[in-house]
Amino acid sequence: MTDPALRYQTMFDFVKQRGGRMTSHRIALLRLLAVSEGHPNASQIYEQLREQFPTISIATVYKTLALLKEEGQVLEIDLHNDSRYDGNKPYPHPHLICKQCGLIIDGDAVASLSAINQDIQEHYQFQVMQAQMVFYGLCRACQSG
Amino acid sequence: MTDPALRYQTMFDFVKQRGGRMTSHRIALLRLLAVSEGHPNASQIYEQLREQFPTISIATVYKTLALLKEEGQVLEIDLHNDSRYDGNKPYPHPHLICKQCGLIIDGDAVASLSAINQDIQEHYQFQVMQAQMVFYGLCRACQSG
DNA sequence: CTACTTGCAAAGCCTTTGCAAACTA
DNA sequence: TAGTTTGCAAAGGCTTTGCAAGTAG
Repeated sequence: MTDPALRYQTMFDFVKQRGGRMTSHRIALLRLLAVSEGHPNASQIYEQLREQFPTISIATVYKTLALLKEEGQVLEIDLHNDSRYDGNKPYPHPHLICKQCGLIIDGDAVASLSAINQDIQEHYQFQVMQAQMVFYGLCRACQSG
Repeated sequence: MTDPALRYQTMFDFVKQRGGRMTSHRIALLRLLAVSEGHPNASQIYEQLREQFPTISIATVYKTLALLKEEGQVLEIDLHNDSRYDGNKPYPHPHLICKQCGLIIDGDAVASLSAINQDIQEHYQFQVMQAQMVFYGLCRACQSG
């Protein structure tokens, strides 16, 4: 996994380079994303920030997430009627979602990923730029039950 | 690709087996899905059916799609703020989406798919039940431009 | 005849937008 | 000070729901 301090600094730099300004709310949001190993949605981020900044608005959360997405510093995962955000690992990687307990596992140790990209290139002459892979099933713990 | 007549019959049977009734609107929707090689969203299906049935409501489209989804006879593809439906190939398969022209290619010829499932099983002891793989990039035609 | 399906309109969610006030650099 | 960001509230888009009327079997 990535070093939170480094991730924070990287995101910070991207915002500054683009002429963006650092407000206290933004700093907190960047920190939260850098540290989080989960996959929160906008509403969860909002609730968490609200503990420290009771006046923050969810529009601010969306606007900042959009900014980071544009810079490629946050990965958006499109689930059914629910967008999750990964600021810790902004590069494309599979996600394994347990249908029973809802756990989301980062599947970045899947080895055959590059094989897929190559398959697609060869079979379809399609040039892959981004990918979104979501696998639904049962996590290890839930298989026993 | 699948035989439209067979697909229609299969969907028909699933609806009947579950105690569902066949209305003229439903028949038309099933036919449309069985024949379509594209990946329409609910609104597009609605517009198409409306040519033949001007009084049909989009709620009916959603309700019928939900029914078919439950029976595993339609695959829903979650894009950002847009759900597409594949009634022709209801089994999980990758989709290649061109960022330039919007073309959606069925990537069911990708060979390394089973390798991924096995990787996931071995690395994470995660039992895959469904998958949703979307690759964004440039189709063959758009790479030239 | 009974149970399922329909259309309508309203409501629900999540997300985006417009704008004046507040704030960063 | 200039230009960006904020919060609010309203609007948007897609999807779901409740219910009385209509229809398949």
